[in-house]
Parts: sequence; C-alpha cells; structure tokens
Amino acid sequence: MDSTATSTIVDALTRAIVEHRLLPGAKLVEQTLATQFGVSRTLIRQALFRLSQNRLVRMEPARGAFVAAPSVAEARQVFMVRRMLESGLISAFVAQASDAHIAALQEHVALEKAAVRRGDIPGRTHLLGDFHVCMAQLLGNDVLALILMDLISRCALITLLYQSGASAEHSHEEHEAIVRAIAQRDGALAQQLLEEHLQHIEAALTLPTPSTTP
Amino acid sequence: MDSTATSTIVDALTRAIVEHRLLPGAKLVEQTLATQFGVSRTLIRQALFRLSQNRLVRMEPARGAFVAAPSVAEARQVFMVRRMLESGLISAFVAQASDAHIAALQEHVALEKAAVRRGDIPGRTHLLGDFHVCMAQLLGNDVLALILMDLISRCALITLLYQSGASAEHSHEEHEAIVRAIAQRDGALAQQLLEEHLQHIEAALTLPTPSTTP
DNA sequence: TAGACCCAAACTGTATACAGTTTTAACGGC
DNA sequence: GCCGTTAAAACTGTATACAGTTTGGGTCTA
Repeated sequence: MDSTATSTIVDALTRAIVEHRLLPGAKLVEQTLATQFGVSRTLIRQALFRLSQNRLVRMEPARGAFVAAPSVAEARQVFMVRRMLESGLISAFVAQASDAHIAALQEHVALEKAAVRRGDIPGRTHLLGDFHVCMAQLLGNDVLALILMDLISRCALITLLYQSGASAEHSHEEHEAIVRAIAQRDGALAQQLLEEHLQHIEAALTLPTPSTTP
Repeated sequence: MDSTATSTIVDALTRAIVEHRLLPGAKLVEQTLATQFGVSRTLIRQALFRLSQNRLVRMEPARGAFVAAPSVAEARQVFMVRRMLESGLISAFVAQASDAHIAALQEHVALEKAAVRRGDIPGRTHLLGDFHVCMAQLLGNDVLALILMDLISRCALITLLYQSGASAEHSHEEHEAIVRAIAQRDGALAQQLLEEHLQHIEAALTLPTPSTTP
C-alpha cells in the first residue's frame, strides 16, 4: 500500500471535511461515496477506516460513518498536545534552522497573506494550518509533521464547531509576528508568541454552541 | 467500527510485534493470518492497514505487509517527539496530579519491579512502555495517551533493532527515581530525570547494527 | 388522533470470487 | 556447472455476493 486509490479518496474526504464542505455529524453512506468516486465499497471502507483513525470521522457499529464532532474536552486535549509539541518545535527550529529555512517560512506566510486578502477561505484554512506543519517538515522531522498534520486537521473541525469565525486575519498576523521573531533568532520571544497564539485560538472555544450537535 | 473483530486482530499482532515474537522484516501473508485467526482475508487486511498507519508494519504495493524496521533517522525523530511530549506531560502531571494519581503511578512502578524481578520479558516490555502512557491517562488526556502509545510501540521496534538489551532494569530504576521526584512535587527534578531517561534510551542506538536488515 | 407493532427497504459487516502482479522453480542454452 | 528464460503457483488488489442489523413508514388498535 497504500495503493494511492485509497489515498486519493482519503485526501478528497479530508479536504472536504477540513474545508467545511462536509459538516460534523453528516452521515457518510458507503454506497453513495462508492458511486461518486467510481469504485466499489471496498475502497470506500478502507478510506473511512483511515479517517476514523485520524478522528476525522467516527464509526458506530452497524450504523455507519459520520463526520466527527469533537467534544470541548477533546478539543482542549488536542490543544494541550499542540502546545507541548509546537513549543518544543519552535525552539528547535530557531536553534537549527538555516537562513534558507527561514526564507521558506516567510514565503509560506506570504502565501497566507495572499489567501487571506483574496478571501480564499478553503485556501487560507489550509495554509494557516500548514504553517505549523511547515516548520516540522523544514526541520526534517517527518514523524512530528505527520502527527501535527493530524492534530491540525482535527482543529479545523474544532474551530468550525466552537469558534466565532473572522479570526483568520488575526491568526495570520500572529504567524507574521512569530516568523519575525524566528528571523531575529529570538527563540524565547518566538516561543512566547506561539504559545499566546495557541491560547488565543483555544480561548475562543469556551462556549459549547448547541447548534450542530444532533 | 471498529467491530472488535478487527481490533482483536490488531491487538494480537501489536503484542506479537512489540513483544518481539514477530521480528522486523518478517512477511505477513494475509491468507496465512486469515486461517490462523479463523476469519477471512477481509478482516486481516483491515488490521494490517491499521497497523501500517501506526507504522508498526510497512506495506509495499503488490508485495504485501512486513513488520516495520525503522531507520535510525526515524528513531531519532520518534525520540525527539517523545521528549517534546513527555517533558510537557510530566510538568503538567506534577502540577495537577492528586495524591491518588501519584499512588496509581507508584503502583504501576511496583508492577514493573515485579515483572523485572521474575524475568517476564514480554510483561516488563509492556509495563515499561505503559509507564509513560499511564501519566497521560491519569491526567485525563486521551489524545495524548493514544499518541504516546503509538510512539512507544514504535520504540519497542527501535530498541529491538538498535539496542544492546539488558537495559530494562536501568529503565525501571529511572522510572522509580522519576516517581519519587513526582511524589515530592519537584517538577523541575522530575522533568530533568525524564529527559535524562529518554536520552539514555536514545543514546544506546548510535550504532546501526547490520544484523536484521535484509 | 396517538401509539405500538410489524414489515420492507436500506445499510453495514463479512466472506468469496476474479483479475493482475509477483515470486518461484523448472528447463534449456552457453 | 551457471545463468537467462519461461511457465506455473502464490499472493495482493478490487469487486461482488450474502447475511445480519438498523431505519423508516404504514397499518392496526385503543
């Protein structure tokens, strides 16, 4: 594996979920997806199993697969893990990154700015999350990058459920500040800004809106 | 999902790999496993897919599933992530844990001692790894616990490949020291001991032994 | 009219069948 | 005796079939 057929389906469904085209709680009927993708239920099931390991979908025995709706408790746990990983990551990055790595990160933030400016919501959602993965990849730590990718995908669901939108520009500005601190090789400041950044995101999810929970 | 039939197979194979009854590089033939477990290939494939997401098995297209043999580079990445997670975990644990939580951890270390004393190699391998997961569970952070569980399973493969055994007693003693520091609510000492503990484990894998790599 | 029961349609869970690839081993040439 | 070729056996990848469960509606009764 993984025979890329399954991976294609996983990627398509992941994008659909992360970009909020499939909403939490939505049922994912296997036969429907199978005909949509032009494959048999076998491959759809494989994809759904993978997504359920990422916690992007939840599978109930004999009832089927649903887009996950993380609880507030789970959301707090995800953010706690992100803080642990990313505060370690950013100090390692400041310590080890070359000028080229920093330039790549600045390039990424420029892409963010463009997406935010042109109102490209799916694009900016993706880029704002990928910022954090980017550092791990530039450091060459694929293990960390994959774990962060999963956590950030889950955060896309979390922000959809609990966050009162319009914080995209804010996140982007904080990314810019973090990169400036990195470029000045100020590890302590970068770490502090990042932790504040994550706390800002998490602070917005205090209110469990009873809207999309069936 | 997950219909427990698959989970049973996943757990059995995970134990077999982590306890070194299935060695890195070993081929996992689907039909053979299917007859052994008394199910069809369908469920075996589901289990193998899940294990390949945990990086305990590696799947090659059209060639099949093999017990994973992590590279030294991957091993270092795993340990880096573990350091990030566990240093944050232990300081949170010291800050938040109740006396009952600490007692539970002491209980766990006592189980370790018993397993080490009676030479129960599978048992001690499992318990020594679970020590780290235990703290996350006691803290109530299931997200963290699951991630750590995966990482520690991979470490079982890594130590088998690169470590010159007989460090089990050493690991156990370090666990005891860590728990003592926690019981005294000395967060800084506990964190320092834990980081030294992880560095001791990682330090043993400098030499890529060319034995089990086919 | 409201509620309980029952049946049919839909869906999931598992097994099996079939196609395509890889592996293995036998055979013939050098 | 050794290596390249080839054919058969074995194995993986995908689709389909079948059994068991859930779901929704319709009817009958109070």
